[in-house]
Amino acid sequence: MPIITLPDGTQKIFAQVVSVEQVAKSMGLVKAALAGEVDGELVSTSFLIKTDANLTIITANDDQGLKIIRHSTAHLLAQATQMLYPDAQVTIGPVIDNGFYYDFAYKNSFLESDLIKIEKNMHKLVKQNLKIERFEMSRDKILQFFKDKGEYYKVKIIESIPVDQILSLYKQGDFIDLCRGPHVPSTAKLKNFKLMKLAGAYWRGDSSNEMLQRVYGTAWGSEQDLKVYLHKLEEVARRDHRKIGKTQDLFHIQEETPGMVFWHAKGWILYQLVEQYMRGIFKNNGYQEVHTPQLINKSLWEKSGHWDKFSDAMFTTSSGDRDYAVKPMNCPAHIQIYNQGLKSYRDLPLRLAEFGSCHRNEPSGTLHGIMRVRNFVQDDGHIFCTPEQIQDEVLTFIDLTFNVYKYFGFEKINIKLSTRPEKRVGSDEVWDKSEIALAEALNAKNIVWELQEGEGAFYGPKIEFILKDCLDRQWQCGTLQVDFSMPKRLGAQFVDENSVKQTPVILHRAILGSLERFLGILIEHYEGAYPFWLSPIQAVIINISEKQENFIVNIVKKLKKQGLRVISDLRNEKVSFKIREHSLQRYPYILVVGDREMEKGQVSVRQRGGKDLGAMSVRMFIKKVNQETLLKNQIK
RNA sequence: GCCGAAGUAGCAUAGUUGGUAGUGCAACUGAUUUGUAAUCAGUAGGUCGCCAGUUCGAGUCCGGCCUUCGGCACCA
Repeated sequence: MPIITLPDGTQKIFAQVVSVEQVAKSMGLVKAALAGEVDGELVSTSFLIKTDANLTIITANDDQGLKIIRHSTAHLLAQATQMLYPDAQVTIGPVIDNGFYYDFAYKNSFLESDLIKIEKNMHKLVKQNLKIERFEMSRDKILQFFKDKGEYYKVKIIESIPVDQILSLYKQGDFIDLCRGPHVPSTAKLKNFKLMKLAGAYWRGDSSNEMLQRVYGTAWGSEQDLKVYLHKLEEVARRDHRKIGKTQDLFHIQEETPGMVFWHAKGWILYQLVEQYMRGIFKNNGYQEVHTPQLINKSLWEKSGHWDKFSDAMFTTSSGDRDYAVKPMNCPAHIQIYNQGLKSYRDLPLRLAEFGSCHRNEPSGTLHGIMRVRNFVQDDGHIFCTPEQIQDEVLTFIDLTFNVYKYFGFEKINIKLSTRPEKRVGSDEVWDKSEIALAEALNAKNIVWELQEGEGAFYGPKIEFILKDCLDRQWQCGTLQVDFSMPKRLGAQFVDENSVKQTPVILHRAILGSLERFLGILIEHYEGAYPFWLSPIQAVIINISEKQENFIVNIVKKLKKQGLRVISDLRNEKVSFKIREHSLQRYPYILVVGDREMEKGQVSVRQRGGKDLGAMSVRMFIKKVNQETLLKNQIK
């Protein structure tokens, strides 16, 4: 006589063993039920409840329900694919953000046209309303079953599962797959999906393994949700910084310079505004800006340990019998500055900063617009300090970083703490100390953070600041890394209170990270419609007819004198034509001048988005935009 | 680097089974002097990513390379 307790506390008493499906039926939920959660464990609707239990019926409205839909859709994809291509072996098909994928081992390459066929077949299977049934077999039998079918990847997967774990299988039609489940009760529950793209992916995520073929798909609980998602993808495409970079004439990259940016005049204004702002941040926060050479003899990189680990990714050149590397980072150079002259404990913390241009020969497949490039500039800084000063420096840096992000319009920030990787330098004791220092600083700030075990740099743990843009896409920008080893390797020292030479700790830190990437993020975040203070062009003044030309030339002079970035458009075109063109460029203001305005010494102000602010004197306009800028600066 | 796709005028694109490259916007010239998201007419602009090959003939077919795009792996 199982008594079933539902989430709202109501209880249902059944005379005998009952399935989740039957309980759902008794609640009128049988159509919506995708799975159940019995005493905290997810199960299929066919699961039999034998004793008293807490039960939640999982539907498409739950997060878990959505995940189950996606997981089951991955199975449906595998089934549909194997029907069409019996030689394709199935491997894994997990749920990911917004959807799922399935990896196949198949001798031929799938084509876009295959994707269409597979998707059609999936819809056919949905119509057939195939029951999805769970069953168990002994490990040996399952192994034999997959061996007989020639599913060698499944065999490998089974062999890697601990022996004490019960293995379950799921069957839909003729298709049987090894799976923990749970799954939806029938293929008819899967309707709102779309196969998205084909890609290669290494077996078990290891580049030394063979490459499988991955099919990505998206799946949702309702047709509406699917539509919303596809619409969001379109929005992402509209925001693409590569596209906006072209239409707004900001930058370009060409065949002769893969991964290296040609900044055009307007883009360079944007870039400079960001750099100058960060220069001010350095100045006001105890950093000294320095500048170091591009080419540094290979021997220094050997000493620092970078040559060993990253020589493949370094650009090199030689002259006479000297071998140089183009610097891939600034820190060894900053240590050289530190090492000039004997340092006292009184000099610490010493903070050096540089907008250093670095080159890294990133693998060709990684390049992406200006987001991932081979030549980049970081708002890079190195803090030389004592172990006791770490905590304070970290706390200050965290505050500073959040303020800077806020200034640029980012409020949602994820924090990750990456700890010691397998390949590393330094003793465990030192790693313990630095990991704890970072964790304690984060906790002291009441910051919610995520642990990334084994993801730290080879010389120390790091905090990563990940920005969430207006579409909730994530971008790693800021970083703070504790380094106990490089100072030692490169001979950095200071004299302590007892006249004993000690090795300082270095904190590697960046707020924006690569300026190139940050600019890309800004462009996409604002969709090219930058806030007033950041707009390469803040206003364009247009005339109605030739008569106002001189008047406008004078206004432009006046506004430029005030430090505003304005242009005029005196072409012999209709007003509506010019308005359209400049609206598409997303300038903050369009100022229209005709006879009416000229008579009164005014400009008609049209705000971005089409709002008409009416006519006002030039002085009024200046006052208005200055107020906007002032407001912005108060946030700093 | 690996898997797959793509590269045609400044930009966006068409180009069926191989037969000497179209269209729209932009540019230029002229007319028009215009009141808040496209005025009209005309002109010019292309070694179809690069290099080889098959062919009487290649944007189209074969091979190599470069770059870009989507993933994977990588990211000091």
